[in-house]
Amino acid sequence: MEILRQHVEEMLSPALANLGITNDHWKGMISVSREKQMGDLSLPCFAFAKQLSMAPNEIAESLKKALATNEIVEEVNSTAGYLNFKSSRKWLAKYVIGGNVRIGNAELNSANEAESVLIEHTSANPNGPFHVGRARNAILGDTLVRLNRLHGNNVRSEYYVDDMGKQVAVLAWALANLSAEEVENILSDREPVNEIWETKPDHARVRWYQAAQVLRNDESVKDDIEKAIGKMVHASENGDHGVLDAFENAYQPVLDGMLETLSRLRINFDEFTKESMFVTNGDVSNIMQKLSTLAIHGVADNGAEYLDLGARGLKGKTEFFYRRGDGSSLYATRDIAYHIWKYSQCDTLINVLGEDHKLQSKQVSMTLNELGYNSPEVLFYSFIKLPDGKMSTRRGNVVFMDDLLEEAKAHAAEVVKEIRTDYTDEQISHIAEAVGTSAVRFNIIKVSPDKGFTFRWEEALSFDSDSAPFIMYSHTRSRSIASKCLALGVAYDDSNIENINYDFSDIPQSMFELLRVIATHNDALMKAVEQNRPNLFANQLLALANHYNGFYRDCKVISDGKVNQTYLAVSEIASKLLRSGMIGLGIEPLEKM
RNA sequence: GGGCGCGUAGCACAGCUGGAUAAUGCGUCGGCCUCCUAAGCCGAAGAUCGCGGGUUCGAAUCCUGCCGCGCCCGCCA
Repeated sequence: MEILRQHVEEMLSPALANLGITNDHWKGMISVSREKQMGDLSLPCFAFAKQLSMAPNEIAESLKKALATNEIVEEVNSTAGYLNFKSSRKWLAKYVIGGNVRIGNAELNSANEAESVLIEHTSANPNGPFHVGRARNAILGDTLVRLNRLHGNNVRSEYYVDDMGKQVAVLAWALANLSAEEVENILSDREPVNEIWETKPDHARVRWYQAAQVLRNDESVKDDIEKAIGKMVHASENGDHGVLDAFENAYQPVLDGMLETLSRLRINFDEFTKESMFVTNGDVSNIMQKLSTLAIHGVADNGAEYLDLGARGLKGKTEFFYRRGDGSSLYATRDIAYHIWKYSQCDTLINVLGEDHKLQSKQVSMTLNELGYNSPEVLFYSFIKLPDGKMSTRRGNVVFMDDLLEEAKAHAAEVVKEIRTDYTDEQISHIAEAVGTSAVRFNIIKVSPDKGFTFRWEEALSFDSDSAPFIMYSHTRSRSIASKCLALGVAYDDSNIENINYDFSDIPQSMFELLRVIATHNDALMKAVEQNRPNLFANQLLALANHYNGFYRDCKVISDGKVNQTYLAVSEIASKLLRSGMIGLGIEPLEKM
């Protein structure tokens, strides 16, 4: 629709100048019409009233008289102080059918004019399986990766592996010091591991982690354990290779199990970067050295060092510590080193973080600014709660993503079995897997990230309406039509465009409503990518599916064994957009369902 | 106590760089399968946009005060 906007601006510019409006603030006021029957774009004329000493509806009316319609804008009307522009149906159809809407492909990076973007997401501590709350990060992050690719950016996705903190140390200590029997004794009051996951290492090893957390609260042993763990953490922070190797042996199988879960959700990473790298390669000490020369640098009584970010406008607690009294670095310090390294790889950085990291992220960002770097873009999300409270791996109060995916698949299989009695078990399983995983992803993507929500099984497993299966279903309809046309010997390709009859007198309005949604498709994608808000594009895809269904109702592509070329072209373009958009959201497009 | 965010029909959620009758889904009520997949479509009822003030020709949207909820306020990660 940007092209229509440009055209309308060109029409309006001289007419407004004649009235005495010479600046171009009005360009920002042109908006997509809310009253669809009035037009596509509208200019509210209220703001001109004072300057021109005229009533808004008079202004709109006189502008309307001054404007001539043309082959793009077929109608200009004025109502209630609004000047409305209605695009020509023929122009709209030619624009869309003529291939002016970029389809895109989320599976590929487009090389030309590509902005290079590095998206870091998930980066969960490798100490246990994903629960639904932690997975929100991965799903949002991966969707951002896909949407940026669809948009044409050159994207690299990264998982920052926390391979040296206390959490890994706890896991490593437990694996080295506790037997399986001891672990299960300590956890005897908790639910056992779901037997399906007994051999999946993230589920198996998290028991050691949880047992260690119990012992760390046990007065009789806690001091000794704390000492042992502290020693390991300290060694890791000093780059002790023996300890770092032991940590890796402890966490790598867990991480592999976690990644298996993500891969079922079609989430993959281009790179894994380990936190310890920045300690062992000297980056962290170089940065601490540089920070100590800054004007806002300060030293505490015990020798710990900080920046006073209050001097740069930070409110609340303003001291940001980057070095302990013993000279070692902190997590945030390493994160700064990581960011500087990321800037050496890409132009733009995007981080996906939980809302608990807001302050930390602000501090890192301000410190980067002090060192002459840009701030990364950050997508923050709120947590997913359970009806009875917060999810916590440590306390074992969680819904595991693995369990959710199993349930979702089982539920989808029930639905398919009921309505497609002729499908084989293999077909059903394939469809159910696609539907289940897509629905889980979509249910998380569609809500605005800054909104916290409560996880409820019945909602997570709901496939009606506002959901991935709704979109998948529309797409499947379009594939079914295409294959029927093929059976009749008619395939859609660009050459068909020549044969299309642009006399639209008998064509139902619903086709043009679909065309309008298609024409705004790339605008919606661009907005979602620029603002890092995947839910906006989720809405667009829902609207596209919805209008496709309206078109499907009114416009029969095949009638009396004959193919209508215009309808087929529209159906196929919608189909391609649905498909690429679904890939952009991580929804699996199916041929049949 | 301080900082940041959220509060929109019974439920869930969109709209938030100000503009026309606040969009959508679930749920409720009523209709549509001799016709390309009914996981669909059509229609009806349902909203003091948390509350109060302000700015404006115009506020769900901007400012401000209050209320409720979440997160943060380690020389933890």
